Amino acid sequence: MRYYGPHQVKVATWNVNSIRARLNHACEWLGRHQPDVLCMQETKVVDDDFPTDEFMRLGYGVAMAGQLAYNGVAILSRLPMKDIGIGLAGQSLDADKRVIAATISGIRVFSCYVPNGKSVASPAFQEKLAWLEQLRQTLDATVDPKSDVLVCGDFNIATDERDVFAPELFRGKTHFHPDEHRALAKLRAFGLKDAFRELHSEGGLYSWWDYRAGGFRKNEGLRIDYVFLSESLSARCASAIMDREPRRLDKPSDHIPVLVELT
DNA sequence: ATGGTTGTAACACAA
Repeated sequence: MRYYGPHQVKVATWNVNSIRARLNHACEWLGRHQPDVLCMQETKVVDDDFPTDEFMRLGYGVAMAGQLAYNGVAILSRLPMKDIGIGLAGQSLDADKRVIAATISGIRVFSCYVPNGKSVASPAFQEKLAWLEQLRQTLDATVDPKSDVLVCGDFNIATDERDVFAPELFRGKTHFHPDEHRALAKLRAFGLKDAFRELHSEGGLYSWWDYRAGGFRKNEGLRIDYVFLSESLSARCASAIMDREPRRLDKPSDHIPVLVELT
């Protein structure tokens, strides 16, 4: 005999730029889209002050790894989470809180906040490249590329010209530099597909717009937030959207959610 | 406009 259980899963990622400042936006968005899982980045809060109760009232379990003022990642899930882990392979406990992982419905889910990199000449740029290399090593050490793996978050890298409002302006700079493209390609060579790109080939669709200079109004943005899927999951991906609605609200995050449906 | 805005936290820094 055979048994096939229900395993449709909706997974989203959103850099909320402070979960306390964005609590209402996040709760409204969860109610509207009913994702099973929401990965968040830049929660900007220590674990004791995370608004855990508000999400639990909505039926979500909460796994978080935060720090004072900066960074911070979390996974909300209304399906059970197990084997929660934080940080990258070989990282010390006091490293920036930029990655948290959990296994949900047999899927190993990583919520990632890749370092911004500041400017190409800055040491932070090399640290960004090294961080991506360590993320690849973490995947190699902890998961099988033939299994169900979902790596999502704010990668602070636009993949190609379609993902940058002014490629000629950004080329060679942070977020659109060949070294970043090589680092991201090495990560993806683990066996990860860009869920949104698999289903949408047009340019000009962005996940982030600068708060300054009317970036959103002019659609001067970047696509830097991704859901990457291993082969087995990519085959199950029925939809992938980037929801611009939350960016229109009062006091929005500068990023919008990316949402995938796995059937 | 080597500017512009936002969040946190402390009177700057990161994005």
